[in-house]
Amino acid sequence: MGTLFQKVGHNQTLSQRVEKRIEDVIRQKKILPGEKLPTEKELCEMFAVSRTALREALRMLSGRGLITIRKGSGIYVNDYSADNAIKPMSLFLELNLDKTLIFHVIHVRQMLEPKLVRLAAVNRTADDMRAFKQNLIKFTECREDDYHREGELDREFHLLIAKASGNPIVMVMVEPIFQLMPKIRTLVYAHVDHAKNDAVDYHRKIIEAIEQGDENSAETAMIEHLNLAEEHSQKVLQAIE
Amino acid sequence: MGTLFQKVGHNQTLSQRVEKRIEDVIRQKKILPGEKLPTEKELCEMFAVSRTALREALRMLSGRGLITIRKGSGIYVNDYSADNAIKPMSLFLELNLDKTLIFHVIHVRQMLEPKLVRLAAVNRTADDMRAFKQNLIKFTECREDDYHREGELDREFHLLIAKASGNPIVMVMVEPIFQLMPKIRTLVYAHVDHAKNDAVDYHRKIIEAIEQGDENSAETAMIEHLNLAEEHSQKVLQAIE
DNA sequence: TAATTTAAATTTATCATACATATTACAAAT
DNA sequence: ATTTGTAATATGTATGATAAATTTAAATTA
Repeated sequence: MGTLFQKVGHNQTLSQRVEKRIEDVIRQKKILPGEKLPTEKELCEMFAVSRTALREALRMLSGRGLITIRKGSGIYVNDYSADNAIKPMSLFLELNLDKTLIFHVIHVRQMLEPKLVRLAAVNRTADDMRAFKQNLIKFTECREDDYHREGELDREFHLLIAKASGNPIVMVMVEPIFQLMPKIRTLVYAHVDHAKNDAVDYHRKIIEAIEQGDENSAETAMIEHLNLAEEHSQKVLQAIE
Repeated sequence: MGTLFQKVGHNQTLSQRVEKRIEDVIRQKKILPGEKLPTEKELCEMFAVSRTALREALRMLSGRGLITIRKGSGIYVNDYSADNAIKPMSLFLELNLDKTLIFHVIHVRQMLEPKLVRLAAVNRTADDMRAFKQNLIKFTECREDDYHREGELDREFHLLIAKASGNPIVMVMVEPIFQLMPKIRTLVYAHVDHAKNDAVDYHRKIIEAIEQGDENSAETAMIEHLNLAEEHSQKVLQAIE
């Protein structure tokens, strides 16, 4: 064909172009979180589009978490929270989760968590310690066959470590990974005996080491904990095949 | 007020409830990527809502990347790509980027990248090596004062390492972090001399070590590279205050 | 005067209808 | 068999109307 005749006109819809314009204003912080956008009527006049097109643009932005629309009140710029970043990442992992991905998940955790417990052992606060202990009690008392709750508590434990490490970025990055744990755990427990008791013991060891500020012991216990998790996953894989 | 009388009815809008219903169908994989949803008309009848409400629900879903709406054709379920997860995470970091966050970014990189180069040194393919070398050439030849392009090439280099490591999850997780690099770099170069030359040297060392499969040298060079980056950030911080 | 209630104005939510435009399917012509 | 024209289908946009939540300000009450 060559490039003699190139495409004419726009391929984006009107509402998409409006979306982009408003998004740019927000990204450039010309309107700050908490502040109001002009009303629908005003925005329609400014962009010279119908309410239909404008509202669809607003819906796209609210679907992505950039704005909140309050009936009778107005359109507000959101404080773009960590949740807006965590949820799509979780969804991505969830929709693509398969046998292969389970191993990649563990490998990522093996990269990060040993470092994280070291940081946690140094930076943990009194609040962190209380949360750890409460989590351990709940985990111990949890019914052996309540896989889902165990997965939740396991997830909480590892998330608490990320939180105690004091690095906010890591927290946001690992949360989607930890959210897979209940699903993975359901798989593992169906094929591995005593998995829970092992986990409880390691959690206790790690918590004690963190409380004493013993980085090395904490790291060692975490490494063993994750190696065991890797072994368990291998058993699942063998059982399935 | 107490909790004697709680709110009655739904606080979600109609379009939000429709969105949720369609989202559930997609999450449960009752309709697979590439497949068509019923037409607007049919969906309106199924949910018993107007086109307005339905379309706003569809817009929210398309804004989040779950569906694509093609004029004259229909509504299609998307393959939920890594991009849908990466973009919100990038936006989150971008909107919250400040002096404190710059250090957290470097600390996360110090946790991950030494491990990643080790993996890259083992798993890298011939294609990876070609990409590394091409990147190094471009980086070397890049004009000293073209901060933005340097930032882009630096970002590409570190992303190539993540890719060469062979772990798809890490790739998705680190990309939002690396996307901050051009912005951070602009800050650093304004306050630190010779920053680029240092970077080029380390990149070369790392590439050579990866090519030779020398995990230890690669790791060492990466650690030094990142420590230097940390120092540079400290200088920026001091200069600003 | 201060607090509360009431009423009016504002703003978003939803619906219904109409027309525009892109795509698809199929018949007709070459 | 390929291309062209035409009708049917599906989404995009506009307009007008009504409903419901919120805000604002006036009116009332203590």
